[in-house]
Amino acid sequence: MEMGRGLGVGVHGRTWSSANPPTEEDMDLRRGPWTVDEDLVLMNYIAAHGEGRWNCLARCAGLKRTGKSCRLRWLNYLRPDVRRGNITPEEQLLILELHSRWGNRWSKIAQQLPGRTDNEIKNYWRTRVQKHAKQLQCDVNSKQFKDVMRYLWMPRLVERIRAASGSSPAAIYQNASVPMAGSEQPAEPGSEAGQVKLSPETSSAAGSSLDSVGMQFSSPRISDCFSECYGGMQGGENRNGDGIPDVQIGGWWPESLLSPGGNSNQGLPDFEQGAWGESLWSVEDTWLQQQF
DNA sequence: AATAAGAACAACCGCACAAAC
DNA sequence: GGTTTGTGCGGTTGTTCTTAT
Repeated sequence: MEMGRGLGVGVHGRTWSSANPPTEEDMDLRRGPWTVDEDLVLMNYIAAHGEGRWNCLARCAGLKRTGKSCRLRWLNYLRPDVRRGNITPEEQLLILELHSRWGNRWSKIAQQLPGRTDNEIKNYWRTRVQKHAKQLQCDVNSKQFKDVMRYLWMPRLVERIRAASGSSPAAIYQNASVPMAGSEQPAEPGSEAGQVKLSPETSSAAGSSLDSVGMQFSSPRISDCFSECYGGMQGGENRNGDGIPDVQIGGWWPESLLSPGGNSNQGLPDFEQGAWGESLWSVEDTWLQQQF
C-alpha cells in the first residue's frame, strides 16, 4: 500500500533528480503507512538509544525509512505521551484563540496543548474549521469569520465547558490557559507549565453569552436581538458537536429553517462527529453572522 | 446490501534554518 | 565563507472510515 508520490527522498533527505539519481540504498526505501513491525523496531530502538539523529537512527535501527519519516512517526504517533481521541471543548477553545493570534503556527499552538501534535491540530483546523468557513462562504482569515469565531463559537464553547464542569466562566478561562493578546512571545519554559492566560479581549467576547453571570460584552445580546426579530424561533440547532457553526450551503436562510413549525434541522448537514453532543449552531447564529 | 460522498487521519513534500564540516 | 547535513514546519495529498442514499 504505497502512496506513490512523484519525487523520492533519499536517506539523507536528498531529493532525486536526473542529476542526482537515487542510490541503491535510496531505491530500497519504504514509504506509506507504517507496519506494526516497523513501529516496534522504532520504539525499541528509541527506548534503547533515545531520540535524535533521525537519519542515523533510521539506518542503525535497520528501518528502510527516511529519518524524516521516522521522526514524524515517532512524534505524531508512537511517542508515549501522544494523546489520542477527540479534541475536547477546552482544547477547541484554545485552538480557536491561539490560531486567531498566531495563525497557522501549528507547532506553537501544539505546545499549548500537551499531548497534541501539530499535525493533529492542523488536521482539526482543516477538516472542521476551514470546512465551516467554506460553508459560510467566507475566507477563514476574513474578519467576518474571525468575528463569528470570537463572538459566537468561543462563548458557546465556554458555556459548554461550564455546563460540563459546573465551573464559573472565570474559572474556565483560568483553566483554559492561553497566551495573552498581543504577546508574540513564546511561553516561557517552566513558567506555569508554559501556559498563560486567555486574553482579556477574548475573555470578554467569549463571555458574551455569559453576561448573566457577570461577564461584560459590548455587542448586543444575541438572544435579545434575535427574539425581537424572530421571536420564539430558536430551536434550530443542529447536532454538530464540534462547536462550529453549521449552515446550509449557499445561503443564510434555508427554507426549511424558516418554515413555521418545520424541522429546523432539515437541510442541514449533520456534523456531529465528536464526542460532545448537541450542536452549537442555530438560526440565531445565522442572524448574528449577518451583523458582522 | 451496495455504493457514492464526505470526513478524518496519516504520511509525504518542499522549503527554511541552523549546526557541523 | 561556502557546502553539506539534520531537523522542524506548514502545506498537501492519499487512504481509510463513516454516513447517506
